[in-house]
Amino acid sequence: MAKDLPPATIELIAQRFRAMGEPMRLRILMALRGGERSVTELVEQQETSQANISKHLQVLTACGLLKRRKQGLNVLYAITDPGIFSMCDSVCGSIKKHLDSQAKLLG
Amino acid sequence: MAKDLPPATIELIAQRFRAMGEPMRLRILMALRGGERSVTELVEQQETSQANISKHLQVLTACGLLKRRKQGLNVLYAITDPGIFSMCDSVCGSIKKHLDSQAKLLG
DNA sequence: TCACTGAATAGCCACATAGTTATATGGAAG
DNA sequence: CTTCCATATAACTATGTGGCTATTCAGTGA
Repeated sequence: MAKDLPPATIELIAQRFRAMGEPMRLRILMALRGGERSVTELVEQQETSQANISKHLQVLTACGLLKRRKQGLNVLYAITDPGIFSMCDSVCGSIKKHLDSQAKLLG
Repeated sequence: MAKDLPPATIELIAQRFRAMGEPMRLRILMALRGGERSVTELVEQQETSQANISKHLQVLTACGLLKRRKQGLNVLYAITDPGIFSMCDSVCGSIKKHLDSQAKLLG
């Protein structure tokens, strides 16, 4: 990544990270790892209101993380780029290292 | 990444993404790509208040993205894991693809 | 001890947003 | 047309947080 990106680009990148910085949205993304799901399926899975899921899906779709497809009465959502999961893995590994080093400090 | 992570883990991952989901913090991270910097240096570079930089540095340090080192009166901050930049690159590429596909839709 | 400097914190305000309930939209089926 | 179902939106509340100014804290040197 360049050292000096234009503010608008920075904002776009930040927006992407922010979209992934919410537990419910992370759970939705992980649920979609197994393939596309309808809104109703996600609502049942996540045990929250349908309105809430819809809003989160809109955020994820707006920033390009999800794609939408209508099928009859249902709307199916799916991951656009499975590469995000390797990012999650990367974060997981980094967190683990961080926690380990903290544990070491405690003895 | 596993399909079903415990809530506390999800929260940790989300926290990490949230930390990176703020333009000023992204700029700080990019500034530190060239090596450790003092708070004052960062303040001059980012053109914001010292208090503001300090708060952002605390967020980044708390979640393990930065490490702190005192040197005389100064405090030097540095990236703990350069791997975050490949994540940024990954996001950049994904955003580019997203914008390209949107541009296509517009003709 | 006292003054000085760099960094952290406190207190405040403005704004964004996750969640709720209630309502609207929009196809599908009768 | 009317009804019903899946999804989206509206309106609102509560909470979180980025920014500011002012102050405090922690070393350094005279």
